[in-house]
Amino acid sequence: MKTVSTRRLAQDEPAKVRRRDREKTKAEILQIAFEEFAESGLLGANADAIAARAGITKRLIFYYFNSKEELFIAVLEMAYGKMRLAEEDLHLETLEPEAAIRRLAEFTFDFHQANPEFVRLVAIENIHRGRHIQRSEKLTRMTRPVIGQIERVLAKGKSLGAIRPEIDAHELHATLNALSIFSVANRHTFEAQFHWDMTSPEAKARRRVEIAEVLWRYVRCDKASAIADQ
Amino acid sequence: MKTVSTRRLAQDEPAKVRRRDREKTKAEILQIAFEEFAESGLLGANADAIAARAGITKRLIFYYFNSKEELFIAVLEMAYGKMRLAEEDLHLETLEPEAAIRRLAEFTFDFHQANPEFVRLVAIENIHRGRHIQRSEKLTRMTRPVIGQIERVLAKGKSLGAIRPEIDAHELHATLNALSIFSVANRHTFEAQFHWDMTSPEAKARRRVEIAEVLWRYVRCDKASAIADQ
DNA sequence: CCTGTAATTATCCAATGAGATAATTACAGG
DNA sequence: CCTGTAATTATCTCATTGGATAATTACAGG
Repeated sequence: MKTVSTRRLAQDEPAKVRRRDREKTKAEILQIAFEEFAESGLLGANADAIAARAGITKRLIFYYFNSKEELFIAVLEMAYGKMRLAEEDLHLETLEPEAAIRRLAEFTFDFHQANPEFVRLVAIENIHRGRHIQRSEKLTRMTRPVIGQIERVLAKGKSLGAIRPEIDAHELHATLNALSIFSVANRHTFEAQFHWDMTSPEAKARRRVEIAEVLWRYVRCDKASAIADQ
Repeated sequence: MKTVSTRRLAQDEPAKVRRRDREKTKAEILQIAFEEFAESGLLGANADAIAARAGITKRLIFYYFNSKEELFIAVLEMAYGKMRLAEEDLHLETLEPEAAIRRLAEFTFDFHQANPEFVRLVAIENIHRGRHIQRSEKLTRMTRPVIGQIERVLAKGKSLGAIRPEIDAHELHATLNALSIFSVANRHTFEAQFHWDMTSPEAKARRRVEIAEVLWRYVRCDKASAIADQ
């Protein structure tokens, strides 16, 4: 079982240059740990497997991250950090209310579809009752910039009379995330129950507009909307 | 670690009567296994712990269920079975379209809120890519009766001009379940990010009407609705 | 070149936990 | 009352796996 040459498996560069590079090594461990944790969960993920895939020794993982749990926390921080970065590129301010809402919905849907490992990681962390995300200073401080954007879109929409005044940014965010995450997170039990392929391009495309539609119909004002656009 | 007297811990009845009762023993194992799997996941759940809580020996678990995975499948079957039973009691046929939709939404929400272990179990099964639900004859055959009810509600609503003709029962079911499950399944990461208590009675009550509102606004016809009710 | 430090490795260890073996015991049907 | 069968127990095994110990080696700064 313990093969002699576990090293150098994941290495394709000139082999010389990047040994003894603290930051690069840590980043490599993190990326592979991310994949392993997302695939197998906190218990299921295996330190030996991570080491083997990273082309290093298991000891090195503990050298940098102290314990499996701390490694998991570091992985969570990285994953959430990437999402935050993506959200910053979403410029909703320039759009009209309806376009902004639809763009927000589609962006969120696309992100989750493109990052199922992230969705799985979040599900795993919830199974563990969020005890790691709580323990992380970085994560508890990490506010989600998208909330501010949503608030501004809502404010604008309300002042224009296009969006209902009682809509709350956090509720809207929860609604959207619920719809978007479900398509990835609960894919398997849903498919098994209804013999429904949620991964086909058509199904995804349909769900994508469906979610935008749900969201827009939820926030728009009763009278104005139907006539105002189109 | 291996305590001598693990027996008789969960026993409160007259102690004599119900020993050597195949069905009762199996049912007890199933119930406790359900709780343990929901709490700790497929890997995290421990056969020794289940045995101890059930007041039996670990061997007995394997005697009845062969393996941990088969036990997990049996637990899934039981849990889904209970949900199906609950769904059958939902009589939507007699209600007007809007009332039916709201009742459906609230019933679903209440069910998930009342059965967080079930929601966790489903999340765990999805982490495992639904491989157990697939393997179970019983579960793949088990159609969800609620779909039929939704279809009838939609048909009636459409013929009355209260519900949009393009609404699909499965999409609606997915939308509702996404919203409802999220409030339980993603509670912890959501709360950590927004310092938002989703378990308080007020938050739950608010979310409950919110979800019904989202659903109804999604399915209703553009013109009729705003005037028709109230 | 030389050397101290930090990155990295090789190897070991102790706990855990799923499942197996084989003995024991309750009880239904004769 | 007797006995075969099925329920139940006590005990063992062995693979897995986090984490620990201690040795080794690359390389930056003198």
